[in-house]
Order: sequence, then structure tokens, then C-alpha cells
Amino acid sequence: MARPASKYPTELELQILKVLWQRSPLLARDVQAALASDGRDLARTSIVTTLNTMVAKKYLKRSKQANMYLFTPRISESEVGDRVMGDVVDRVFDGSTSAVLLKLFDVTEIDVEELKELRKIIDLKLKDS
Amino acid sequence: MARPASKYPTELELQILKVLWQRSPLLARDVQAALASDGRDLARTSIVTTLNTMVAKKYLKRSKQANMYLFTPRISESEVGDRVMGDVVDRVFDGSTSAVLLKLFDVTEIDVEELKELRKIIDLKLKDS
DNA sequence: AGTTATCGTCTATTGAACTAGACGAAATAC
DNA sequence: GTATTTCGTCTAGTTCAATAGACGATAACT
Repeated sequence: MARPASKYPTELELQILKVLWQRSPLLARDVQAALASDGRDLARTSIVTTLNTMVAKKYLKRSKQANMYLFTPRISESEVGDRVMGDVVDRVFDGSTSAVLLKLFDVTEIDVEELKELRKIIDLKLKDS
Repeated sequence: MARPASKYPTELELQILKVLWQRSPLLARDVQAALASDGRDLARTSIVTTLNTMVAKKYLKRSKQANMYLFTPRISESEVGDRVMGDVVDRVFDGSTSAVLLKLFDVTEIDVEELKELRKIIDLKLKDS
């Protein structure tokens, strides 16, 4: 009942993770500054509150440095990608990988280089099997 | 501000849409029955409330039939796919289509037939450009 | 030493999603 | 013709995410 907790990082959490994936560990204030320079201007306490819930969710870990805390990711960018794609594939596209691929081709612009790269990957996969 | 509204159908909304994409228009009670047989057993009023918010969001339209309402999707399966993939690509994968593709290959099982199919699509795309 | 800035914790508000009960109107059953 | 079922609307409670203020402790500046 009630609104369910999201299965993977929310919007703000993802923004924070992106900052920390680039440089970590960081102090809350540095995270705040980074988000601010990305146009998301939040009060210090908003950041701190969110960082702490992310620690509770195991997205981050926290370590004391003198009298303040440093935050480090506990979940990798790749792991988040896995979870999100996994969920989208099976909840939105009913588990059909090819449906997702077709949609991708449909929705986005892919340049020739990427297409060639992709064909290489496919050929490799085909050899494997 | 508070938690923002989701950009595309939520979990329950998606389940309802899937029902209606298969057969529509339907009465609230039929939607309820369909969800129940998928293991999601909700009170009638829960379904009705949700259907009405979906009408407000323009995901559905409602038409009176005698003394009750029939519900029909106003958004297609393909459109939802577009929105979800679009958001995932640019929010989670920073707009990198190839990153998404690699992740897909990584996360899911793709059989040989699908791979061949996909290569055809790529070759076609390459000819186009 | 006294003022100012900085940290962390705790408390609080708002809005969305999820869920369902109360209630009256209308249709159906007996 | 009364009783029961079926609808729709309205109201309401719960949880989570997002946001931030109040407040006390501590550190830094002057």
C-alpha cells in the first residue's frame, strides 16, 4: 500500500551519484556545490538529508573525517545501469530485448560509427554461440 | 516542492494500460478482474480512482455507456516506450545510445535469431545514410 | 574572549502514488 | 414493492521523495 519505494536511485539521487562517481569521497558541501553548478540549487540541509537516506539505502557509505563526513558511492554506475535496464526491459517491454533495441533505433540518433561498432559487437556475439 | 510526478505511467498505471491495450474499451470492473487474474487484487474503488487520475493525465479517455463508464487508452504502447527509453537514455546514460546498447547486450540474453535480425536492421540503417 | 560561520541532527511540509471505506443513486433481483 | 447489488464520487489514510528551517555543538576568524 502507499506509494512504493523506487527500485533504483531517484532523480536527485542519480544526480548525486553522478557527482560522486566522478570524484569521491566528498563532503556534503562539495556535493552541494557540484549540483549547484549543474543548475540544481539546494539548501545544504536538503543535500545532507538526501545523502543520509542514500546511506540508509546503501547507495553510499559515510566516513568521519575530523568533525565531518565524507561520502563515497557503494553502487557503481554500471550497477545502476543494470538495474534500470533490467527493470525497463521486463516491466515496460515484457522481457523482449529486441523490442527495446528497435525502440532505441527508433527514438535516438545513431551515427554511422556507432552503427559499425555495434555490428562488430553483434558479429562477435554470433561467433560466440 | 515535493516528490515530482513521474514523466510516464507508473507501475500500476502501466499494468492498467497493458490490459486496455489488449482489449478496450472496458468497464472499471473488467479492468479490476484482469488485474486480479494477474495477481494484483485491488478494491474496486482503488481501480476507479486510478482510472480517473489516468483520465486526468490524458492516458485514458472515458465515455458514458448508459449509467457507467468505459475506458480507452489515449496513449499507445509505442508512445510509452518512446518516453521511457528517451528518459532512460538521456537521464541514466547521458544520451549515449551506444552505452545503452552495450548494457543491453550485457544484461539480457539474446538468441541467434534476434542477433541476425538486428544485424539486418543495422545494415539497412547504414545503407540509408 | 566574543562573534561568525559551518556541521550534523531532528522536525516538518508538500505532493504524488496507492489503497480503500462511506455514502447516495440507480439498476436488478426476488 | 422492497431488498440487494452495482456504480460513481468524495474523503481519507499511508508511504516515499524532495525540500528546508530550527537548533545546538564546534570550529574559525578577529
